[in-house]
Order: sequence, then structure tokens, then C-alpha cells
Amino acid sequence: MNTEVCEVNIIHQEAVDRAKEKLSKEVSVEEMANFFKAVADPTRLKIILALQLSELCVCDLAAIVGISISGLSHQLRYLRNLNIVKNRKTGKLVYYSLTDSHINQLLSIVNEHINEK
Amino acid sequence: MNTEVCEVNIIHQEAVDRAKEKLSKEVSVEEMANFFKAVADPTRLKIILALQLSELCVCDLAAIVGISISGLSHQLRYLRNLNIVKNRKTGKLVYYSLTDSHINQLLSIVNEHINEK
DNA sequence: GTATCACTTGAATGATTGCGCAAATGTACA
DNA sequence: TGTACATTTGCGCAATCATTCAAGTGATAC
Repeated sequence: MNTEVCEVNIIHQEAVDRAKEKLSKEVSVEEMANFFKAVADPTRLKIILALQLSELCVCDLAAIVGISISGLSHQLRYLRNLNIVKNRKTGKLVYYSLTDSHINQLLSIVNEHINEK
Repeated sequence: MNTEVCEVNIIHQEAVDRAKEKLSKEVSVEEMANFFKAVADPTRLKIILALQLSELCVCDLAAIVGISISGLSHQLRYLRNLNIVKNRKTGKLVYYSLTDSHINQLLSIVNEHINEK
């Protein structure tokens, strides 16, 4: 009773079953991947690194990242949807900042990995 | 003496300068982003999650992930180049496993972030 | 009111990327 | 030597994505 159409020769059946069960229990692989996508792009990564220092308005961020204001706004929305940044409006300006510290941990772990090489 | 061609109105000059300096000192934004790309794809994420349990050969991984062996091999090379997985050949089979524990930390942090929502 | 500024949004585009197919490599066994 | 199997690799295609342009929103100042 195999719902998988894919025909592959399985060599270690128990190990495969264990892994499949783990994957089915995983909160959401898609959701995790989506979150990582946020930091998997140089532009978004620069935005986050800049916001680690202080909150910044959109036009300042554009100057830092070196991208059009429009493009930046798109990426900020992306990060907002993932709950990674939040914004605060004051008159004509919109200030962005990081929402939580998980990002900081992520970045330092990756730095370790890279420097260990 | 501004080498940037991009013309944007900078509102908070000092904050911008600080952020720019930080970015210039950052090991390599590109390299960090590349590393995150490894886990930013559902297929590669499944591979990694499966390998957290035990080493696995290519055809077993294909059955777990639900992808062609060819496609899987492409992704494994990607992960190998980033020093995330390593392989061990035994006869006709090639066993893959994780190289370090940084990945485990990354994944648990992201799980926290997602569950906190 | 109108003009200007900061930002957002939708559409279009060029580049990247995940994937499968088919051929190639390499190993084991007859 | 030849066949069978596990994996890799090059190529091509379809889909995704980062970016920009142009138009739209909303707030301030005149």
C-alpha cells in the first residue's frame, strides 16, 4: 500500500521509514525553508545586518544596501510577512527594526561555520 | 567624494555611515547568504533533516525526499561544496552524513521562531 | 486647495535555480 | 569480458525570484 508513485530501490528500509516519519512530524519543512530564504539573499541579509545596529528608515536603508527604494520596499514587506522586521510610522517616515533576537543567533552560528573552514 | 552613483536622500547620515562600515567589515555577506541558501530549499532541508537521524545512501535519500536520483545528486553536490555534508563510498554505494553540528543549532533556532508566532 | 516628500504596490523583465532526462563513470559479480 | 547496479554529470526547460519602472497612497508644508 504505497502511495508514492516514485519507484526507487530502497536499500535500508528501516532507516528510510524512520526518516519519513520524522519528516512527516516536522512542523513544516516549507515554513522553515521560507524563513531561511529570508536570510539567503544578500540584499535581505544586508538589511538585517544594518538593522542590528539601530532602527532605520526606508531611504536610509536604500542608501546602505545600494538598491532602489522600490526594491527595498518589496524586500521589507517580505521580511515583515515573516515576522522578522517590524515598522513604526512617524509622519512621512517609516522606521524598520528587527522583531526578535533569533536572527542574531542565526547569524553568529553561520559566522562560526564559515570561519571554521 | 562619494563612489556610490545611487542618488537617495539620506536622512540619518551617522546611522547610515555606521551601518555601511559594519557591512564592509562583515566577513562576507555573499558567503553567509550562500550558506543559508543551502537550508532555504525544502528538498535540501529534507535531506538534512533525514541525515540528522543517520547516514544514508543516495537511493534511500531519494525515496525519503521524493525526488529523482539525479536531482538528488545535484543537491548533494551543492551541500558538499558548502561543507555541510560529507560522503563515504563503500562498493557501489555512497553514504552521506552531516559534517558538523552547526546545522542542528540552526534548525532548532528556526523552530523556536516559528513556534513563537 | 496644490506641491512635495517618503513609501508602497503592481506589472514587466532578466537572471537564477530546481529538476528530470539521457549519457557517462565506476564498482561488483558472472 | 560483459552485464547489472549506484551514482554523477551535462544539458535543457519550466518556474521562481530579485529588481526596476511607473503609478498610487498618505502625510506634511505652503
